Amino acid sequence: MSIGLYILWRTLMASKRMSGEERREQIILIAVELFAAKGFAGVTTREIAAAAGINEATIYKHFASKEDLFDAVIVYYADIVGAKIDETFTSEGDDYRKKMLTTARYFIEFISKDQNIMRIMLYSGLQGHPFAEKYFRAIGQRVFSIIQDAISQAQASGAIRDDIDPRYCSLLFFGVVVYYNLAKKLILKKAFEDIDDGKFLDHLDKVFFSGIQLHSDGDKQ
Amino acid sequence: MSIGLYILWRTLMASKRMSGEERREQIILIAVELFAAKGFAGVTTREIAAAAGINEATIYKHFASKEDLFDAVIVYYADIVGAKIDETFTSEGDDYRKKMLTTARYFIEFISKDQNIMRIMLYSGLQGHPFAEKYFRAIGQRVFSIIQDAISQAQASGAIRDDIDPRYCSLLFFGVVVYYNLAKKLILKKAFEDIDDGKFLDHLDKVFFSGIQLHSDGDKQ
DNA sequence: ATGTATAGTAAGTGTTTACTTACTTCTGTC
DNA sequence: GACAGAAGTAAGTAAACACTTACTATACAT
Repeated sequence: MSIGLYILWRTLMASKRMSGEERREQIILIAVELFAAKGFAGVTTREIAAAAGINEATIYKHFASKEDLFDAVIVYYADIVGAKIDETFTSEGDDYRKKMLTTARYFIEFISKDQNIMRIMLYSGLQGHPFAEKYFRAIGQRVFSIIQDAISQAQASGAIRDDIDPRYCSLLFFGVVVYYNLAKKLILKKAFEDIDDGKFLDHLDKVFFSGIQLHSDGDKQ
Repeated sequence: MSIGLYILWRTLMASKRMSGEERREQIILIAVELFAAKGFAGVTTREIAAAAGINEATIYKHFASKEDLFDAVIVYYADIVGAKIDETFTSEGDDYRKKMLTTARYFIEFISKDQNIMRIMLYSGLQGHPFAEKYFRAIGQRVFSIIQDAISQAQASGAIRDDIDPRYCSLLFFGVVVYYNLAKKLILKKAFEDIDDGKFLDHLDKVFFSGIQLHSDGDKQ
């Protein structure tokens, strides 16, 4: 984990005096881990200070309050993750099916590497944090729009049936990927321990594009 | 909300002395609401006592600690919800497609009525609560097995292709329903405000059973 | 009516909380 | 090399925390 190493390095460097910006960033990186693990109310400022190897008062030199630190964590993290998604998730191939599946696979790999983003999203979402929804919605839409665009284009070219709404369709496709990550990587780990990422993606591919029925008899109800 | 009314009634009754069991139950019902809203660390015992209209010490007459109350909340609630699912979700029709969609619709209606179950599940799941995973996994599997059985039977009768695993398939079908509830009803309310339950179920039906492609060319990659 | 078991509470306990004050150290700059 | 401004801290503060103690009120059985 590069973030882990970075924190280690910063913590070792902590004996030497940092610039204001450096220290601010270090505190945020430490706080991310703790808030992600225990939620806002579950973490104390003393705990954060100890983890960063600094005095508690130093936190208050850089942040007005615990709330303010939490806000800073959300903004900083959302920005970094958003940028990372942009650089990672761009697959320029023009096969819509491959593009969608690649995005799903990237997302699963992404969450496997760093679960903090999802944990912080959930904690702050459940708390009803004022700008958590705004920020994390922006991240979500960034990914969802990749799927949605692929569907729209395939629909225009006649590869995908036109009686479906790309918005609802992207929800179906990517929603289950989000659920999968949530359930397997952070909530129901044991229940999912014999569920395989590859096999999951395989089934997603088959079912989503071709359906489960043997005789595609078309419409609903 | 029948639970809400029940709590109101119990709160009005609180002036009169309750039996041990009654008081225990009332405290649990009040605590569910608060823990669901703010998580374990976000709620104080004083707050629970005030909401129940009793002295803080009374809580400790009925529960050994705050942790013990939280445990009781999980057990009590999981049992009630489990029973409710059993009585509501049993549709005896033999059309697998209708059965699955009905289960999905029931679940959406169920979460619309009472979001506490999902909030408590998430909070305690994120915290890594020792028996939260056990209890809520039991609830989840109760629902998932309905879907899984329907798929297995339809597969045996030849209605559904046999190159898919019912377990992964139920995950795909119901996973997105769980995600939908999570996103729309408790986390990303604003982003989902123009998303319609009926239209979602409609798309779930179409896509899941028939796939999105115009020409079902069978297999993957 | 009275005894007994239990429901219930007022007023605490020590500890931990977020946050502050008054002070010391460091470092870049002229 | 001294000085100004910023980084950093030891030692607090009042309030809030989970939990207790020592007591009273109530219901029910006899």
